[in-house]
Amino acid sequence: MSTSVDLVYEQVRQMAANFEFKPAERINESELSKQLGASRTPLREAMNRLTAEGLLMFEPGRGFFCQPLTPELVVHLYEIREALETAAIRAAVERASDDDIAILRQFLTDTADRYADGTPTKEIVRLDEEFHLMIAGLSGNPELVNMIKLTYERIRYVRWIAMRERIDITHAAHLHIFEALENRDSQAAEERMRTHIKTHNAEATEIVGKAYSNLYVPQH
Amino acid sequence: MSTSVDLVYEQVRQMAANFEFKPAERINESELSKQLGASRTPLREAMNRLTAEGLLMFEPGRGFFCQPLTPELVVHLYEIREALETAAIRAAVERASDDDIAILRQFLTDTADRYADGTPTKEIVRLDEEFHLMIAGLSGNPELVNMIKLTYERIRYVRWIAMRERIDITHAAHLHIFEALENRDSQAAEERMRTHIKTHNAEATEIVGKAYSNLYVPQH
DNA sequence: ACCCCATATTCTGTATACAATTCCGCATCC
DNA sequence: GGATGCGGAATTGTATACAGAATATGGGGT
Repeated sequence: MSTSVDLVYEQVRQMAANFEFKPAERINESELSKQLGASRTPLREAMNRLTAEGLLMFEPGRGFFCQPLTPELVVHLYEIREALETAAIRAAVERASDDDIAILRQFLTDTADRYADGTPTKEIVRLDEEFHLMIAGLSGNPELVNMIKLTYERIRYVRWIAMRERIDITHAAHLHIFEALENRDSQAAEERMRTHIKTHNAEATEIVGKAYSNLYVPQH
Repeated sequence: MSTSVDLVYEQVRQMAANFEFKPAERINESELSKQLGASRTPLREAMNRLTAEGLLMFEPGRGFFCQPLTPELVVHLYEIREALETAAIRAAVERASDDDIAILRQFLTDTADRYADGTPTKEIVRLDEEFHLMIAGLSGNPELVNMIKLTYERIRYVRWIAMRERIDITHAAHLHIFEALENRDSQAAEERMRTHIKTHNAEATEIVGKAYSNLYVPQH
């Protein structure tokens, strides 16, 4: 039941996923531990986990740093998403039961309105992730689900930015993907998923690229 | 900086990857830390990292456990390998320079004999991993390379077992894959890689399933 | 024999202390 | 002016102590 490390872990994870640290910022352990109301020992344990998950960096003797999101990293993580999620949906087409598919359809109809009624973007991103993770779950491969989750953590912030301009068409894209799954059309499902992710990749990369060029405008 | 954590980390990683812990065994921190000549603090930091990487399990209040390799887990990890490595070789076909390809060919010719001259299996597995990671590297996606590496860590022991009966045909399979890459034939490269990994998946799973209890006898 | 509960023991979870290292400002030198 | 070296302060790395939870132990009741 003891949980100080888990609490700290969740808090720091949130902070990292929501980019409350400045990119490449060095994280002061004493300060952060005070802020979180724990000592350095559990904090360091949590940060070690997060480093292994790719949310932080670590340099021996210098400490922990925020892992900056560069345009290259975004491209790379979206490529990984594409690989993992196309594999997942292929497996899902093979392995999902009709009941599973019915549940997924229910989820889509239940949440359809949310994409148009001014629900906060943060919540939309959550629904979006949930849909993708439900499909991943139908692959029957929990390790795969876990890897996809970890990848999401690392790009959640940029997805949040990108989603603000995409909310309207996201649900349609999901429905399109779902229908291929429902028809047990493996090739279509994979291809639609790939296209979906590639589209978001392009947008997210553009956004991060813009943010970067804004940061580095030379001053005269 | 001497970094006891990194030393301990590497040692425990080796122990986990080589299955020197019994499956699902609870790991006694004090004992292991004495054995490794460090205190519990760096040991726990290392084990937290390894837990995030999937080599160990953690239960709050109960400590760290060896993550057992079940047949299901092997299937799942090979599916992930398949997804990641087919994506990697597709990217490699697009992005590798002619020089990169020449280096890869050199590697294959340099190491060809090793697969037939009684080189220890452990070394063959290393060469096998190196070939696959070179291709992954040509994808230009270091995050992808890293995920593939982590997946290898988790199945290295079973690959070692499986490889003992496969050494002769492995090099031929690699050459076959390489030639598709050399010809810039994306579809053939992907399909050959997929078949290669699927074959190993089937074998590895069979081995783990058959000899589940015998798998964990200490090796020499 | 078996189960249950109280107690003892072991082990984990966290705080803290201190050593080792890096960082930073400042003076010095070229 | 820029590079270099040298304290001193700040920060990380690791050991250790101790509280509390989990587990093992043992005895008494059924």
